[in-house]
Amino acid sequence: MNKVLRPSQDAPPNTTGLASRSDLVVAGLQRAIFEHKIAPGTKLSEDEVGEIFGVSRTIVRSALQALAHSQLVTIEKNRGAFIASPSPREAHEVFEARGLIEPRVATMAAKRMTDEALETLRMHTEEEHAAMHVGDKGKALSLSGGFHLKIADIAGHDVFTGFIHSLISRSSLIIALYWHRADTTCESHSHHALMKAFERRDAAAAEEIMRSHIVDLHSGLNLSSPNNAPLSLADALRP
Amino acid sequence: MNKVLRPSQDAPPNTTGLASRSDLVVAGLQRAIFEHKIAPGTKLSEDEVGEIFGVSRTIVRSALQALAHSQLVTIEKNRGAFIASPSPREAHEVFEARGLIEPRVATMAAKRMTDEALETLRMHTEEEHAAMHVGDKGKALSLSGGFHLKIADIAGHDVFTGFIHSLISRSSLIIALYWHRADTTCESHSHHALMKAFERRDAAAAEEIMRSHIVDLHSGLNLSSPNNAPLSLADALRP
DNA sequence: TGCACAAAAATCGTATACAATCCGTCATTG
DNA sequence: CAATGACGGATTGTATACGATTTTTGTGCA
Repeated sequence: MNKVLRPSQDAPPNTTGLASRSDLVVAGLQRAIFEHKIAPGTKLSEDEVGEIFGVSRTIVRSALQALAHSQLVTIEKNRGAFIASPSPREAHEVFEARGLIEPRVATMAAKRMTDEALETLRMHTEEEHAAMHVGDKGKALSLSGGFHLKIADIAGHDVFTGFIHSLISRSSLIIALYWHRADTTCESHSHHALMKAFERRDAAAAEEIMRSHIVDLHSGLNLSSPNNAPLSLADALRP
Repeated sequence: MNKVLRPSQDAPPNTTGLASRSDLVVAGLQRAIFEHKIAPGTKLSEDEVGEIFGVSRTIVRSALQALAHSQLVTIEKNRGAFIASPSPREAHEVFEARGLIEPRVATMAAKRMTDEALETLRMHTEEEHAAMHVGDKGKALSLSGGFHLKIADIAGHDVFTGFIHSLISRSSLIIALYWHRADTTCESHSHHALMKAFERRDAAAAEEIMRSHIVDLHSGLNLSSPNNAPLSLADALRP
C-alpha cells in the first residue's frame, strides 16, 4: 500500500528543495477542503489517505497533526481524524477575529502596494470572475479566500499573514457549513471596491471596505441551520 | 533507551484521560523555554530529548513538529530541530500583533469579569511578586506571560486566546534575546493597574492600559543587540 | 423481536529497523 | 601549503511490525 502509484515522476527523489512528502499530503487535503470537495465531519482514515497519496501512515499521521494544529481536522484519541466541523460559536469568533485583523492588514497592504502587486491582484479577481461565471462554486470560493491571502502577503507582515491563513482556512469550513446564499456577487463587488482603493493607495478606504466586507460575510452566515453534504474521499482527492 | 525511567508512577498506563505522551514532552520543553532555561538556537537532538523524557523518537518527533507549528522550534530538513531564534523583524511583528489583539481581549475580559476570576488573577499577581522578590527572574517572566494568558481565558474567546498563546510563547523567546533591562517592575505596575480596572469592570480603561503596557514592552526591547546564553539541555529539562 | 454480551475486525499509538542525507576529517594533488 | 574530493560517523526521514483500544458483528437468551 506504499509503493503504489508515482511510476516515473520522481527522478529527483526530493522535488524542488522544500516540500517534504507530508507537506504534499497537507496541501492535497487543504485544497480539497478549500474547494468544498470534502465535507466537515468526514473521517480521514490513516490507511485510506495513505493509499490515496501513496505514502505510509507515518507521513499521513504527520500531515494530519499539522492540519489538526491549524484546526482543519480534529483528532480524537484512538478514534481517528475527522474534517473539523466548527461550532456556531467558533464560526462567530473566527469572523470576529477577521474583522479585527484584516482591516489593519488592508491598510498595511495599501501603503506598500506596488504596481506588480496590483497586477497580480487584478489577475486573481479575473480568475475569480471566470470561475463564478462557469458556475464552479467550489473553486470560486477557494479563489475568494485566496484574494484575502494575497492581500496579506502584500502587507508583508508574517505574523498577521499566518493568522489570516489560519482564519481563512477555517472560514472555508464555516462557509461550507453555514452559508446558504446562492450568489457570491457581494463577494465580487467588495473585492472590486478594494481594488479601487488599492489603486489609489487609499489606506483608510481599504481598511473601511475590508471591515464592512467581513461584516457582510459574517452576517451572511446562518448559524442555526448547518448544511451537510458528505462525499466520498477517494473521489474528492487527487488534483 | 525507551524503557528507562518511570519505574512505578504509571499504574494507569494512560494518565488522567488527555495528555498523550508527546504532550508531556511539549509541555516540558515549553516550560523550559518559558523560564529561559534553554536559549534560542539550542539544538534539540531527537535521541537526546527522547532519552531525557524516556520516550522513543516517534514521540519526540511528534512533539517537535507541534512546537515547530507554534514557531517555538525551527526544523531544518535533515539537520534537526533548534529552539527558534526570532529575528528583530519577527520580534517587532509579534509585539505589533499583541498590540492589536490584547487590548481588544482586555475589554472583553473586563466585561465578563467575575469575582472568582478576579481572585484567580489576584493570586497570580502575588505569585509573580513573590518570584520577583526571590530573584527568580526566569519564573517571574514566565508568570508574567501567564497573567496575559489568564486574561485571555477570562475573555473566553477561543480564537483570540489561541493567537495570544502563540504570541506569548514567541514573546518569551524574544525577551530572552532582546531584553536588556534588569528590572521588571514596570511589568508589575502595569499588571497592578490592570487589576484595578478589572475590579471596576472598566473595559475602556483596561483596553487602554493594556495597549500602553504592550507598547512599553515593545519599546523595552533592544533589537540591535541580541543576548546569548547557551545552556546544557539535560540540566534545563525535568521539572 | 430485542437486548446483552462476547468474539472478531478494523484502526490507532508506539517502537524499532533500515535508508537517505549531512557534516567533519583526512588524504591526495596541484 | 591550500584546495578539493572521498570516506566514515552521526542524525534525520520513512516504512513497517506489534500491541492497545475502539467499533462492529454475531450469537444466545429472555
